Amino acid sequence: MDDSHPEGEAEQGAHGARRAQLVDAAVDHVAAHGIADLSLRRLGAAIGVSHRMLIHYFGSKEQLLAEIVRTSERRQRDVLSRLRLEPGLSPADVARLLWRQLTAPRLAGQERLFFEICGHALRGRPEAAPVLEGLVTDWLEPLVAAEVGAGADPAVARNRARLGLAAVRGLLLDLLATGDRAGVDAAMEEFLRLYYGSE
Amino acid sequence: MDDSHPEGEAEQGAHGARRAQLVDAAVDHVAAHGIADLSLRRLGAAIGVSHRMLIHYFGSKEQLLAEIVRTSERRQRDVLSRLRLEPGLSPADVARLLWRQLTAPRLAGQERLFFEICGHALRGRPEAAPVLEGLVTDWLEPLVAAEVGAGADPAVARNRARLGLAAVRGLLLDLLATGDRAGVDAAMEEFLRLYYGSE
DNA sequence: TCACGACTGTACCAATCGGTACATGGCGCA
DNA sequence: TGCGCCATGTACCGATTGGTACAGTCGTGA
Repeated sequence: MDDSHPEGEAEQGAHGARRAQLVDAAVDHVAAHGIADLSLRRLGAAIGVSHRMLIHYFGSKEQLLAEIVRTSERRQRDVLSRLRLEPGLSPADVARLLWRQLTAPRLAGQERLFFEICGHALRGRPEAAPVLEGLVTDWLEPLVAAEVGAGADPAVARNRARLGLAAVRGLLLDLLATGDRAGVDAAMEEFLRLYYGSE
Repeated sequence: MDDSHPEGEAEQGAHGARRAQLVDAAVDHVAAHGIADLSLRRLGAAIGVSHRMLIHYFGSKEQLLAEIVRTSERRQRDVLSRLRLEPGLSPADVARLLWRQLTAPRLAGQERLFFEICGHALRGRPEAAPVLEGLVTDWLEPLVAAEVGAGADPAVARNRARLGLAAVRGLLLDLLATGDRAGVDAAMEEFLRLYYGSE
């Protein structure tokens, strides 16, 4: 036996730092090349370590995958939290801003990874399954809060938020599949008109 | 060398029949167990043939996968074509009918497979890539036709159709992830109200 | 009856996989 | 200096993979 790591949850010292650096590189690689046929050897070769080291730092492939999924989820959420909300913006403007952030070409790999992980999670793959929990609810809360804050009925607000989330994801899948940015943007504008009134 | 098959595209005789039967069983199995970690041996054991036979009838795993994807696509489209459209139905009623068909529990495996295949296709997997071509356009045509037939401006109809398709897919993903049928149905009703007017 | 072609199973191959054992090298500390 | 700990690499293991070679079975037509 080898590789004993008595550390608990708390990341600490050089070990945790190297671990974080590896998982970051791993997410980059996975966002670019997919997670389906990932092998420890190829990943290691791509990010400059031996597959032995990946086992060393993460225990097993499955734990590494779980870490990758978690980090990818966190990155996705960061897109929302990095929104600069200047005062005086209408809800439609905020939505437009978020949409432009989500569809930035730089994030295409990450969004593809999102749908890929969804596919695995829907099959019950244990490393991706936790995603299902927050896939909807985690995003619903801020959206519902925004709607209610604007004076909407809470019950209706929940339905509207759920619909908005679904439309964004559906159009995002459309964009990734077709690459027709103009067409998808036009559909999004149509949605905003229906959603926020015919401004 | 073995297994020479001079037949062209046309399926014929017992060979084509057995082939079709095998691919049908394969799609059933894949809809139930996923396509990601499919192996010829396990698939063969599940549907009662040796993996040798699968290679014999399909040439390679990739060609079998391509056939599975094609058949799954065809089944998906059949859902739409089997819609019984009685006269006197409002567009919203037709949409509701289609939604209820798509979300029938019996089709859950097939819908999960749809998202799984999307994930693979977005990564450029050759057996799934052709899906991307028709993922949007194939569904847009009938929807646009319906909208225009109802007297809408063609340009606007295209945007509306694209939006409707996206909303359906986003809510379908929501339903598969959360299983919250009541919540998703309510969001769909909200969408129909926005889409077809506040009837 | 015999030969031939289609169908199918068994045994096998090289490649690749995740994971492990062991050796090596560098660092801090006594 | 020498001891021990951590990090890293190399070599290996058993399992599984897609694919192939070969042999056997069966029906059919001459």
